[in-house]
Amino acid sequence: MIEFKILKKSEKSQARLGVLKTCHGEVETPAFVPVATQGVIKTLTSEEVLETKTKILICNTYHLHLRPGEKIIKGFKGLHKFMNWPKALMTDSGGFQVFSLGFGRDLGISKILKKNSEIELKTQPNFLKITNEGVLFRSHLDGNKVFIGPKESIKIQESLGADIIFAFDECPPPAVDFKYMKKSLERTHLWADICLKVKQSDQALFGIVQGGRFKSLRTESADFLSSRDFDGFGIGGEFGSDKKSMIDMIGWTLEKLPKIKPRHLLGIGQPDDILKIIKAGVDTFDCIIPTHYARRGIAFTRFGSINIGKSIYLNDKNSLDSEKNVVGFVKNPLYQRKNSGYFGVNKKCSCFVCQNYSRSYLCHLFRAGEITALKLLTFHNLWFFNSLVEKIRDDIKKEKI
RNA sequence: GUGAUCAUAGCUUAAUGGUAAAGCUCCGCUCUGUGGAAGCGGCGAUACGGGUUCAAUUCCCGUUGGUCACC
Repeated sequence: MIEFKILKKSEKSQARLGVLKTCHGEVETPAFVPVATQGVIKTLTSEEVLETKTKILICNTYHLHLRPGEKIIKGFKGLHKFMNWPKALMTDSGGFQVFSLGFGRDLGISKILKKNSEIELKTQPNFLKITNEGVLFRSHLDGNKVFIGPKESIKIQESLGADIIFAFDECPPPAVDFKYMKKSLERTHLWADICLKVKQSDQALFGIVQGGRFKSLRTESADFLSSRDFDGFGIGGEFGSDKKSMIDMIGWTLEKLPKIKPRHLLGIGQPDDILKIIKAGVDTFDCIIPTHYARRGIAFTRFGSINIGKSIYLNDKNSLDSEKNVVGFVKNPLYQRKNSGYFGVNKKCSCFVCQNYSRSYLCHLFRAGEITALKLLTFHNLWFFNSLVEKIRDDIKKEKI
């Protein structure tokens, strides 16, 4: 059971200010949704995640089904109790793993295709078999065969007990031709109806729009799903070869979706994407960037990203969020100084990492392979992303965006 | 002291009488519904002094240093 209220609609863009009410608290939208694939934000406890201003997390059906299995979690009456997370939760359906553990692994590609890359597409990836019934996986853990279709996915997600669950979709690799994409889309729509039909819980169910880079298919998909009784919508799949085409594709889709229902963008959220996708009308979005990059030593600041492992930071007594020695993301004009930091964020980061620890110390910890480095960077990055979105909400309220 | 043996990149090891190779480290880069993963690129070496040879890191002699054995 969720309730979504739109508090304000921007005059300047498609951005909306809203509140998503769940049985586990309210989420002010637009909101960032950190990714807790295995029921944890890697390196942090649930208590620590609460301190990052996070109000909602997304976990993964496929991963939790394989380990520890939904029966264990159901024994705790769901994920909230199991992971001691009192706030809202989403679970991703597992459909994306058709891509990321199949085509993605076969071809070594991501869903935003780089320009000039040529990929030879196969009809079926090596590690799984897709039929109208569902997907036969090979577990990435032990190679065992696992079958998940729409019925299975919903059943697992009901056991997991998140507030918001997603329909099982097929996420085809980038650059597939129109014919395959159309066929795949029909399958995703078939599965969407099955998900609606088999769901017995009162969890909110979001349908997922696919259609790849084809406008007619994106539109068709949005129209189809809009005609069904979903509580909200996810936008998935490939997003073209550059940032502009990504925003265009999101635009085609959102235009067709019912305005009163929440829209979640799946898996997108580089810092320089955030303002754009919110202006396009996205209410929530998840992304691994702040947490995954933290574990590679990358910290986000108002002025750009830094790689804390670099030797120049060994002698840097500033906090992470300092203007000095920022070398990453210079290609992105939004990071340049004349804008006084990200989208007008002019206050120094107030997270406890920035208040208490120097870049020098963090650099030492990271180079020494100490796990505390990963933990502190993860905390900072989540705080940074949440603060950024908080600032954007404020700007919508003040009619700046 | 005598004998043996070794000396190649910051580290650990290849190879060859004819362009000195790799792993780790180090320096860059990639990463969007998550492997603390992976990949790409870069810097960087024949201990020192002679000799033989068209050509020596390689063969010979010496020096220095390390290791082992013996007195």
